[in-house]
Amino acid sequence: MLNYSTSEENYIKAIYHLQQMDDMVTTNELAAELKTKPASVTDMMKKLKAKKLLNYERYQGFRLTNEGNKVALGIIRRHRLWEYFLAEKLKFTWDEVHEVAEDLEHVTNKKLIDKLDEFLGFPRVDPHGDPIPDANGKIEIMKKICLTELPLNKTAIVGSVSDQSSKILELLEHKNISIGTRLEIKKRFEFDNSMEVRIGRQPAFTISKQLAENIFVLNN
Amino acid sequence: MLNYSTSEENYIKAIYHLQQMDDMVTTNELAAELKTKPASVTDMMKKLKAKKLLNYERYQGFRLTNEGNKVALGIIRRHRLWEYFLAEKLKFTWDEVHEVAEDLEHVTNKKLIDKLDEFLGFPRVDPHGDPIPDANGKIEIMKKICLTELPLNKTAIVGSVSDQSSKILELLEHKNISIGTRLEIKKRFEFDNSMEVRIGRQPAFTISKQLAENIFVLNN
DNA sequence: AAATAAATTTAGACAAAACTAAAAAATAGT
DNA sequence: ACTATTTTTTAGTTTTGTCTAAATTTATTT
Repeated sequence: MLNYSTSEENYIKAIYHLQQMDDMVTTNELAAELKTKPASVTDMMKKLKAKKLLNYERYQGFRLTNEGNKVALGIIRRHRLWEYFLAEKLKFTWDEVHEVAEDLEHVTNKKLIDKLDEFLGFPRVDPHGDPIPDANGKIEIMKKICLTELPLNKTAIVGSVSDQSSKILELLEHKNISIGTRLEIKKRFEFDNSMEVRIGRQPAFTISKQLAENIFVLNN
Repeated sequence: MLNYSTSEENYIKAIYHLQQMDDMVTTNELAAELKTKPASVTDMMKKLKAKKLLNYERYQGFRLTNEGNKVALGIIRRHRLWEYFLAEKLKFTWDEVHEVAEDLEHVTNKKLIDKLDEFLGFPRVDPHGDPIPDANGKIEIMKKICLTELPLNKTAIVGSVSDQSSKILELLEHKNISIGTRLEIKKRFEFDNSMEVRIGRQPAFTISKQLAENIFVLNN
């Protein structure tokens, strides 16, 4: 695996993200995303095409090649592992981690990242609930479903919370639920739609219908 | 505190290190240290002079200004904290940490570094026994003395081991002594010059004269 | 389908950081 | 004191990544 400059990596990552929405990425879109000028984008597209990371014919937009996607997943792996580290170990809040990880992600030392992964206990999702690619670049495609739709006895990872008020956060903290928590539903009660939830091997506890409706879990 | 490019930082750090030996640093010395050409050094010296980090008159060599020294200490703080992290948390060996820290040190985010420092428990020395500047850029000037010369009941930090053979390392590991370990001498026996050593509040244990002669501690 | 607008690319310039080759200053040797 | 040598600097290029302004292609509208 070759090495790419910080600038090249930022382009590759931005293209990867834009591809998730539209399948063809345009010059203007990318310029806006990277806060740069369309002319600069065209210059870089030529370079990335020459390095076979990109399929690109002029005026036609572009997509990453398989190789380009692999490189993107490597960058995203580094970014999300650092985000996890910052939140979990250094106690940054979830809204602060992205900016710092933007810099750390460009340190490309495979041993560093694999040892960091191990130190962190091979986390599956970052503090925003986005999945972390593994050492081989495999990423779990997970769809988010509401906790109310999770089948009984099927473990899932908390991916996001729709309401971001301090009231819900206080409750979640009390119940020891945060993004990345792996849990399962042990029982549902039809009377009030409350449910018994279990985290790992700890004793199960109850959460209300209202709370469950605001929790989304990742399903693979 | 302004921000400097990776290249500028590498020059500043190299000048700082060379200044410890000679007090005037020359163009050729610096070019050799950075594996670059003298002409490139001259170019950069002009730039750093313009930024008031350097005292420099042409053909006269150069020294960092007070401001330049402050910047250097910031870089060294980052470098050594990352080295400590890599060795202590990620289980890199002491000879692997330098290279990786060379990259990590250029991520200049004060909050990141201060939180890392806290997470690591405010270590005083890196895995090579070199002191780590604090958040204000203060560095403890410590001189290394042989463990045989450490006064009784005075704690000191292990800074280096003169013999690097696997035999001594095996013994040190068994006694739970490594670089950075804080210890004190509780008693010396004149008969064989062996001594009783204590680490923290653990029970004291004995080390031989031969071992003590190869251990150097930092004294402030 | 021609005219206009929008998006994209080209051409040329610039800044940072490096290099080579040549010139200038300092040091050393006789 | 005058060469010769070493060190340092200058001048001119190169590469990477950016930019502006102009040209070109594609898309839209009437």
